[in-house]
Amino acid sequence: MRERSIPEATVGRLPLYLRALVEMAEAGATTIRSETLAEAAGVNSAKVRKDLSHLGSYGTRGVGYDVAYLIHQVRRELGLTQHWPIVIAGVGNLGHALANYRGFAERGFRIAALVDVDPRKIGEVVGGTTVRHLDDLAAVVKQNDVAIGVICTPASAAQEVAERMVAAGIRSILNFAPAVIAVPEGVSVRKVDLAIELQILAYYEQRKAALADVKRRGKAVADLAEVSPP
Amino acid sequence: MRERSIPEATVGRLPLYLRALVEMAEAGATTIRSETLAEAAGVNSAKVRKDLSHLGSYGTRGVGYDVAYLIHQVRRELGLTQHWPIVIAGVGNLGHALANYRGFAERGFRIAALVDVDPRKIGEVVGGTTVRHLDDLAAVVKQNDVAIGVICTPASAAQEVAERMVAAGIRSILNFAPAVIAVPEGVSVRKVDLAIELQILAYYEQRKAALADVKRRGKAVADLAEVSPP
DNA sequence: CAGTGTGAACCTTTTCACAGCA
DNA sequence: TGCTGTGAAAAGGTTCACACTG
Repeated sequence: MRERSIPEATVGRLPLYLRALVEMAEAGATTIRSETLAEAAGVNSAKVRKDLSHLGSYGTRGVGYDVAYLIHQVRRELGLTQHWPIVIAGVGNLGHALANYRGFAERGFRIAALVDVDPRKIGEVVGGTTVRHLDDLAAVVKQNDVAIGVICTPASAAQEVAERMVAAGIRSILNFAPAVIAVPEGVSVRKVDLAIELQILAYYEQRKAALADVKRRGKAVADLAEVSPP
Repeated sequence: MRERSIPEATVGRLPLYLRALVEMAEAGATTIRSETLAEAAGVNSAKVRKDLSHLGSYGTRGVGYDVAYLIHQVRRELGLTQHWPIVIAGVGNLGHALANYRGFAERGFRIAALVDVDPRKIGEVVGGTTVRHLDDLAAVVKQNDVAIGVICTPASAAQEVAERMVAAGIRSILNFAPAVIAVPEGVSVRKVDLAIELQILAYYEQRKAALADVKRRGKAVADLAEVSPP
């Protein structure tokens, strides 16, 4: 293949493959089959092969993929050969957790700054970074060439923070606040909502309970089947 | 419609609609058009109508949807008319953040227990709940009829904790550990990986940078277009 | 001959566009 | 008239199955 613009679904899985590949490499593997990689990433092998074929033909028929080379290719495709300075806005519980999360640094994301508006938090050192005032955002972004912002504020502040980030030159935002934020064309937003994930689980859980109920009573089960999310 | 088993994609958006609807209700709205709800949820109106049609015909042509009634229907469909006791395993930074997150309680999720293996953490009170030993998991699950477990441990412990949860009778797991966990048939798992979200953003950010680069040099741009994630 | 790479079939999701109802 | 509800079309994603190759 080797085309511009990889399918969105594939992009979403590349980091998964990358993590699995790095683990394999650390375990000493030099070569890997699509089947093995699939298992480690929690998908099926056809998907792995199709996904990887979008990056190019990096496998060897009858053998598999060279682990180190594939890691390099996936990193390059994802843009992880460079380092990404990020800014976290909102140093509450979640902001704290993210600031201390070692997984970011391991993957090339450096926390350039933490910002908040609470005067009690400013000056505090969290995860090795001193908390600054939100007003310093523009300066920090310019100085460190920050392209990615993370919003960990309450929902009520999310839109304003997003606007400030965009004004400061940030073009990619990861939003943990339980709110929809509006941004101009050209700015990417991804959101993670912890409560939403639980609600989705609750739906399937409830259906499982209903199914068990029906089974117990010996009613027709056909139309309640397939209750688990794939 | 009103069929058993709503499409997965729709289930994923219902909590989004619910949040928007609750906000609308709090703001005093009694009726809402698909267009308005769509905007508040960050999707388009056709999607809203199709999604809601899976629950039944709860709208009024020419008018819209009754906010209070629709909230009730969405809640019922998601299984949020009942309360869900949950258990959080791993009281590190993220576990702390989740234990203190008010959004859970607001949506009917009650933290029945926090468990960890670190003796220094056991007995500590976090977000109003005392941390207990992982060994107490089965007892806690039985006693509180817990159906949902949340894993906030390091990746290395995730699989073991998942197995213990399943053994204790938990059938739905929300996994924050950066690891793929294997569970038996019938157990649902959803995962949230903070670092993966950033990597996906990095991909699109990198592509935007590449596009800007090409533009600056006046090269053909066509095959690099459509760089933003939808 | 084991395992990749990929057309083709299949399934899911999104979008369109408009009939039909309050 | 204004908006829902929904078939039909289009797009996107997954799975199958096998030709091909190191």
